[in-house]
Amino acid sequence: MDRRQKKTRESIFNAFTELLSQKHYNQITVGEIIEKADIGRATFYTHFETKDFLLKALCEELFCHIFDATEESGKTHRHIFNCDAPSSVTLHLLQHLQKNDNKILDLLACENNELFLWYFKENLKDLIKNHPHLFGGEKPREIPYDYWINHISATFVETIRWWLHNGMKESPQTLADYFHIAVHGEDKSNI
Amino acid sequence: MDRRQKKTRESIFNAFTELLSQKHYNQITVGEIIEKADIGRATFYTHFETKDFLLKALCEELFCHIFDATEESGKTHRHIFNCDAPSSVTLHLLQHLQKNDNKILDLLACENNELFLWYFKENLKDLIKNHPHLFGGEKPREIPYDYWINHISATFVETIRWWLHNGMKESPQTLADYFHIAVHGEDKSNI
DNA sequence: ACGTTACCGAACACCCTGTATGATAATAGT
DNA sequence: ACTATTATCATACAGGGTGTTCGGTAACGT
Repeated sequence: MDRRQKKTRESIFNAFTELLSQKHYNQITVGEIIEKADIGRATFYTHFETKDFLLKALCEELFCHIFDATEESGKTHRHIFNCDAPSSVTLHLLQHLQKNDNKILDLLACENNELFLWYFKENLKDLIKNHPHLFGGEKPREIPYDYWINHISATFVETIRWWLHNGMKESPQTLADYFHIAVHGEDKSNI
Repeated sequence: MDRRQKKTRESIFNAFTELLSQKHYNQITVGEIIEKADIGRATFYTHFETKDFLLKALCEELFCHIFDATEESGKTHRHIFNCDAPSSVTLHLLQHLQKNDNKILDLLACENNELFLWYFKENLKDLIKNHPHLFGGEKPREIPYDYWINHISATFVETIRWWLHNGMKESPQTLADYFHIAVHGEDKSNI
């Protein structure tokens, strides 16, 4: 790929991400993006059809890349975010979120977090489906599989949302504990 | 209040609700609203500062009104949605959703459901805080109160979301069971 | 019946979008 | 090193949405 293309694409993403941390998606104009990215108007539109496509591309580049990495490697959960600490997947994810790897935290915490949390949840669902044991829980007999998957991933996303909203005071370990208690009930210290 | 005001306000809400069921919020223009509502442009702006304020007003008029009703009456949970069937609050809510009382279902099922589900969740939180016994659960010792409240209301909203997404095949009773199992664990038939 | 108030419709300035143009400069291939 | 290709730029443009202003008209409450 042409060096120029990479550079402009990068600068568009950077400008967009920075603007997202400042104001709501709806209030960001293409004019602002190209000004901050310091590129020509026509150039923007050769890269992205509309602002919506830019958002979609950003989400895909971030989340898909991250979660795909977990599938590629053999020792699956040990390689999320290219890390190999020996602990649970949920703890892993939370630890890397706290470190703000890939600047994901910036997006999850911004005013538009609904969009990113949605993407996060969708990727999470796939991860759970492919590796149910990683989340250490067993589905109750009486409820459907889809409902259970949705419940687990939603609970995890809500845990993150609660964490962000409360200033991220708690440690990743504490959060992971909360999550497990919420999903699997009290006193499951054997997880 | 002036009859005319009520009428135009009503027709704006109706036009807006109808449009929301057809297309995404972002793609709805003020021009479309005033055309469908059959009112003058200036009139719209005397009622609502912007489209966003219209959305906010719609949400408040719907959800706040509904949930407030549960607080006003003495026999609290028996009067949600002005109904008095003798069963749990969650079952109640689901039953009335299925009946599409107050056309809430139209909004929860539309493309913009994030917004409405958010409002729904916020009102749900207050309801749970004020009447924790209505949801029949007890907070595990190790997790914070706020986290627990958020978890319950989020799980309920996710249950509704899952229901909508799957065509609402299940009965309200079944849904209520799923919800209770998800929140309180398996085999809690005593609820 | 009277003063008030809401509505109308038309026009307006402003901003944003998405596209088109020709010129310029960086790139990739030979 | 030369050339064809390709990405970028600045500018301009049409189309459409926003929010406001205005004087005139009709409905309202008392």
